[in-house]
Amino acid sequence: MRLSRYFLPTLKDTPSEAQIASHRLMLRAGMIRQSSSGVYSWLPLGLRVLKKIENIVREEQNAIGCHEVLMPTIQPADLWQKSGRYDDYGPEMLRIVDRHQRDMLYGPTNEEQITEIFAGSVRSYRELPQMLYHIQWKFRDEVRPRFGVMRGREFLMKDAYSFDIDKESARRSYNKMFVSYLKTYERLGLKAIPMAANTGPIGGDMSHEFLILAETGESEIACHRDFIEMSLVNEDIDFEGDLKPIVDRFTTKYAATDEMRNPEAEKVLGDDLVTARGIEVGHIFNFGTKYSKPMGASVAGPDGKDVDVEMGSYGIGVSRLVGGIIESSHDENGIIWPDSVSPFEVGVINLKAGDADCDKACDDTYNTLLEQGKDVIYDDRDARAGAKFADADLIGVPWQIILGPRGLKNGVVELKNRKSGEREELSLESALSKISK
RNA sequence: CGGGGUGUAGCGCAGUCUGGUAGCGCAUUCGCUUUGGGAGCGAAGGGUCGGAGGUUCGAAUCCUCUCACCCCGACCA
Repeated sequence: MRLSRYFLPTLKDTPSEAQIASHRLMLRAGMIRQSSSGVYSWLPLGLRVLKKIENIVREEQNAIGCHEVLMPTIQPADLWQKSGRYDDYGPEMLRIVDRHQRDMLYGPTNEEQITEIFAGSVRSYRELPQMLYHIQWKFRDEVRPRFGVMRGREFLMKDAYSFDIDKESARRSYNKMFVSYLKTYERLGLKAIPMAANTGPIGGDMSHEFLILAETGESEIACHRDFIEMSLVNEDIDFEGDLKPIVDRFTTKYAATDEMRNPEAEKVLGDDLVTARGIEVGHIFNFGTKYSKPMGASVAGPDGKDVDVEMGSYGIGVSRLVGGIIESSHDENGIIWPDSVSPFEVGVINLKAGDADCDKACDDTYNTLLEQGKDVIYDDRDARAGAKFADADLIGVPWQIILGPRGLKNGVVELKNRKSGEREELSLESALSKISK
């Protein structure tokens, strides 16, 4: 991508409404613009990151046999009247009346919709278990939206739903999703800790929240010190096998969000107790027949008798993750992306655009990287060096190849690593091979 | 929903108390000089001062109403 032709409206000054790092940086880096309170437009750079996160989430869902669908944002009110939630949900639900005076709503979640689809299509236990998900925009009319995309009213969520014939099977689906979530967050470069949670308005008997630690997190959490180091990295997981040992490993030690904290358990932990603030980036529920019963989602069991299916739902806040990742990874100059979600892998910075030799060297480098299949941003703008360096750091270009007349005269380029801040002068060939590692 | 705050050029702000030609920095456009970590000089463009009423010879400034946005708290991916 040539920066001179790209749409990247970066800001030198911080807009006054942005108080936390991720919100400030997303505005300054030209990732988003606010439309109204809690509602944002995604500009090219922000959208690139959003899509990268979305794709990782998608791959991990597909990997456990969860099938993607796409349900509408607008739902009919009678669906929700059937489940009894139309009145329960309150003013957080955005209600709409269409031209025929039918009551509609902008979906805050999709349990009713998916249950109806399932109920109309599946008749036998032989077709179970089944898991479906979609990645779709939601709207919840929050009392107080804040922190940019971290608590917007409109947000992108991956929500999955499981259908099983009995509790034991439902538990297996839950475990599958649980472990899949741990893997998903690791791929996103995040340390997410599962914590027992209240089931809230969605209901059910078992629920976990996944939180990442960050100073600006909205809830105060406490957990065993071991969670900080726990990881699934390099573990080859058989999702068709018994996942209970892994789930146990991540659930037996103490970890609780503020409303679930237990002072006695914390006392026992002593020095092993860590308290911090956390951002909720996922929430999974097992809620049995809460929706299947009222909405008639039953199947014939082995004995021919109808059984209400056991259900669960599993959410990941995709747009929130963009903010969450920035909260946990930035410095005073800008964003430091985990490799997996970085909008660009490498940048080429032309220090003297307009200089024939320098332009040629930069163009060649740019083309070579493109041929290698890299996501590359080429700063070919006619701007001063300082402005280019500042923008590259602001938007978090992980590797920056800096070419100027001075270095070219000596046959070297400068290679900068955004994360470590290291800079070194070396030949273009060495720089390219270092990046490819 | 309770409490607090802010709306003035694209962005950041001053001016409001004490009414009298709407300003500063950055950005933008043009010219010259510069060019390796957000350049210098000169010139230019850009505003219904959030909106509606009112007071006044005269309102960004005073009064009334209203809208939007932000922050703290209670609720949530």
